[in-house]
Amino acid sequence: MQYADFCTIEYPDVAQLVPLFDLLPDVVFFCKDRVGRYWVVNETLRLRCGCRSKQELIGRLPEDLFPLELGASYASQDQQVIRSGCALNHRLEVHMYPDLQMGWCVTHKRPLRDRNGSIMGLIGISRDLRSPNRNAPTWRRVASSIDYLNEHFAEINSIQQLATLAQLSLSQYERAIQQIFELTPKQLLIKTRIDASIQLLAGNDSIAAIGLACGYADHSAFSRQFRLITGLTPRQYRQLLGRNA
DNA sequence: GCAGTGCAGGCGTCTCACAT
DNA sequence: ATGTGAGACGCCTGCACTGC
Repeated sequence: MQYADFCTIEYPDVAQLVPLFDLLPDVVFFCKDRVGRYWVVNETLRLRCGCRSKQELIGRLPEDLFPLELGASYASQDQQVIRSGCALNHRLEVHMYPDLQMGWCVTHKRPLRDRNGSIMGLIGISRDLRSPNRNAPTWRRVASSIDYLNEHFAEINSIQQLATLAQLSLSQYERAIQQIFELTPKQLLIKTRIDASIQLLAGNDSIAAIGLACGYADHSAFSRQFRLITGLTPRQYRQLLGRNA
């Protein structure tokens, strides 16, 4: 099949949405075919991949664009959506672009179907995490617990602990955190831990020691979490840093 | 020895509906 | 706006195993 043939699919004509997504600098928008090749991208993705035109991205696989194992990881996630036909929603991730610029985002991917219901690829968006909404009415009440979280992320055993600090019920606390960070409390804790581990991986500590320092029970728990969030194992990430130092 | 992965069980978290 | 409860889901843990 010629690639151009694939782009003539009548329904849904997602390409018409691109001009709208081009206006959102904090949103990456893309569609991929069954193989995982980009066939629609927005301006934000083009910029972050350092391409001069969108055409440079079209027809290419993640492996062609992103650093080594990272591209393979994105491709594997795509294939999971395409094969299972199940959407991937509200996935907290760290994205790394070809220049190794990193950013936290929340990703949603859905299988894309034609008129007959057959899966023809996937459609996805990744929205950058915004700064916490300090104007939210609940900010004052949770601020102290966030300070505590930032300093003691390795010692926190439950979200209830943070809710108690904020003098809120668990329900109130979960809603407040959602309102302020657009994340669940658990996602916020994971983000804090992974951020810290990313800093530590630039040093020479063992991966097991970093896992423990960031609040994980053992190296395997840390390794799994890290890979889930970043797409790389801690060692792969460290090697990537080393190659680009 | 270190690091990554697979698996199973248990438990915490999240979401939703509903009541107050 | 807040609290509560149920059910589903996903994460964590511990262990074993493998590869480097």
